[in-house]
Amino acid sequence: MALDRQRIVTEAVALLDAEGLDGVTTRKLAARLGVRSPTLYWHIPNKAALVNAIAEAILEQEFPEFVAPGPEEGWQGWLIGLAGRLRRALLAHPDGARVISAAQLSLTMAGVSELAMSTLVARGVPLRRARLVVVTALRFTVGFVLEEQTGPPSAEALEGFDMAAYTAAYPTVMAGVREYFEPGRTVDDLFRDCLEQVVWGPAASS
Amino acid sequence: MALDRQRIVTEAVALLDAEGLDGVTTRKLAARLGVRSPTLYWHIPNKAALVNAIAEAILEQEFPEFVAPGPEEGWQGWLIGLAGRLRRALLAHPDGARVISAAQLSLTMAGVSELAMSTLVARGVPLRRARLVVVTALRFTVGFVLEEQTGPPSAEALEGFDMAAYTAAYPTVMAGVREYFEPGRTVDDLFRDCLEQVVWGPAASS
DNA sequence: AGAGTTCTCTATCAGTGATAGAGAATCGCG
DNA sequence: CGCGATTCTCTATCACTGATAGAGAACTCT
Repeated sequence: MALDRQRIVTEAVALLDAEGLDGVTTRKLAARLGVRSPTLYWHIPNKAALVNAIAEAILEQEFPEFVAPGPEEGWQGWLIGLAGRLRRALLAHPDGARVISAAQLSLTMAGVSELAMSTLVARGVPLRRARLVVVTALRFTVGFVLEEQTGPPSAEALEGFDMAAYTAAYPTVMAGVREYFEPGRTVDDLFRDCLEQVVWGPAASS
Repeated sequence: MALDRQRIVTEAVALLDAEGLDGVTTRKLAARLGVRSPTLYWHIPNKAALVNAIAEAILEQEFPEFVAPGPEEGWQGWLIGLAGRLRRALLAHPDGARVISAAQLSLTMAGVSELAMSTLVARGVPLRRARLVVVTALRFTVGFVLEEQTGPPSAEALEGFDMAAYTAAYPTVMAGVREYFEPGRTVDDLFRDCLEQVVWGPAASS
């Protein structure tokens, strides 16, 4: 099969899935493609461009096209769903949020922002506020998944870490963490609740 | 001067300031300390631990101690100020947000969360909602600064990038961006407005 | 068939985090 | 003081990374 940019990016995403972002090296990627690593540089200027392309591929997978909300759907719920899809796109691959952060400037991301803002404006939200709520929702989502995806601290990082003292020093935080593991409560709920806070405001504490 | 962990971390922060996160290598750091790179490994287990320590140092610089709000200060404004201080801590060093993201588990960060949540609870906010609003505010802040700190796209990344077409395709986004550069409006204002959205809700659109 | 273009190769570079193990410096104690 | 033990720093080296130069295949078009 001919080697072109498309195939390189597809295989890079597969490599990302298999080994995480740190495992995406030009040599491993080339090996998967049955080629030597310098060959890649004919098709791609440098690794940063590759990461950009991976980011774009990840986003396009979840946002093949942009859909505005249905007629009777409120913009608030629709926007929460949009952020949820962004989160799903990032969670679909290891280090997804890191990849998106490392990429500087994504057309798909800009497209999502544009869709969200223009939709809100079309629903009568003032431009200024539309921008605030969209920026808040999207950047919060990236920040949220970024932390969500940095796995639990490695065993060696916990060397000499006193869990009991930690619980004593940060009781409120720990009480919150404990809620994560309550049956029937998931991180998904936490994410949605936070976003409701953003789009509905404190009134949402139903 | 004796080489100890403290001095290593201090110099690492200085190196971060001078060259950014990618410039923080064990060899450059050792050179600054008048020592050879393997020596560092006697004091520090690996580079991840070094980055963790840098993150902690950055945060402690802005949060030497935790102060609860004054008696007549509302918790909303106080929390916005707290997030603002977090943002200032991250902006105070190049790649500050990346450093904090790369660090997994920060005691200071946990301390900030604890202070914020317990303060809100003390002000009568239900625990569940206190957690939501604090998590939202803090993760949003990291996400915000992360994007804020990834500088403008490099010249080569813009190779073959059609700015006019971009403006045409994403008019609402661009209108928002343009607001950044209006005289008298700064990114600080955008940040604060977003956070007001989070803690006050839509009613804050004053 | 032959020239020109497109693509892939070998060889190599400078730089990275990390380890093994030799050796200096310092400390505690008789 | 002297000397063993500990604490710290060194040289040498490893496996690996992104990247480039430049030779050489392969393919296309006339």
